[in-house]
Amino acid sequence: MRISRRVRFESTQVVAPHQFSVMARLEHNALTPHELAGIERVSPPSMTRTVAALVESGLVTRTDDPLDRRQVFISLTAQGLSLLNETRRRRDAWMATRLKGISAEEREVLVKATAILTRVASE
Amino acid sequence: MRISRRVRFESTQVVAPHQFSVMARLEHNALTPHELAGIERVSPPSMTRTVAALVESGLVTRTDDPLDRRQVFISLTAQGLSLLNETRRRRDAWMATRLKGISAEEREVLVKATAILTRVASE
DNA sequence: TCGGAATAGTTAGCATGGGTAATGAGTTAG
DNA sequence: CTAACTCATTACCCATGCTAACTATTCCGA
Repeated sequence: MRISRRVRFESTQVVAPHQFSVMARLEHNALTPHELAGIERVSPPSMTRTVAALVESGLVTRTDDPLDRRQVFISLTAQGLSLLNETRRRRDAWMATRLKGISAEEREVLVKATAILTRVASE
Repeated sequence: MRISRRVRFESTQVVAPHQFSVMARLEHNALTPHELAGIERVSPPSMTRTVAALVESGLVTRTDDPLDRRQVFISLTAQGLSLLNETRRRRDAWMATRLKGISAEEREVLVKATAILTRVASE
């Protein structure tokens, strides 16, 4: 909890934490709000709001699905993509500073832990 | 981010996530809002609000410091202590379910990773 | 000793990001 | 064709983060 709060509030100052996470999902393919809500494990109204904020900022765009007019595709704009990369750069720099003084073996432990938690989280 | 959100919003339904964290700090000794803000790495006004919510719920109490009248001691009430234990019980049960099907070696990796991140976070 | 600096806490105002309930529009299945 | 389901949204509430500005108290140095 403590570590997650620090990452959320200290490292990603370019765009809000959850907005960044959603943008990363959209990097390679457009997704519907419904799909995004499922992937991010939040309720549909929450995702509606997050998407609305991103549209407002010009970071993503909405496109109607011609085949199913209930849904919408959300995709990254060029500005969104560059902000995504900029944010990653800053976050990585922050994280690199944090991880200074960590040994290669310790780094390896963190990599393994990430894989385990990712698997557990997907269940 | 994804994992932290699940722990925050799925596992600790008895009391709000950060409130739980603050209550845990108060288990063995009373602390001032200033100390709590430092430990939890939030601003003093944020801690004021969190403490106010806990007081409102009857989970902690405020006691004036007779030696320095600027500050206040916050301590757990009996109700707060039992809620703390109840919340822990639920969170642990949730976590145990999540970690089903994890091997002893994998568990060991997670323990080591926790120690590393705790050390890094304290810097 | 007295006056300014520092410290503790709060209030006010703002933003993000979580939730449920209810609604409307569109699709699908019987 | 209608009823049930699905997707997205709106409306409203709560928890938590922030800065700026304020009050009360304590401390420190001329």
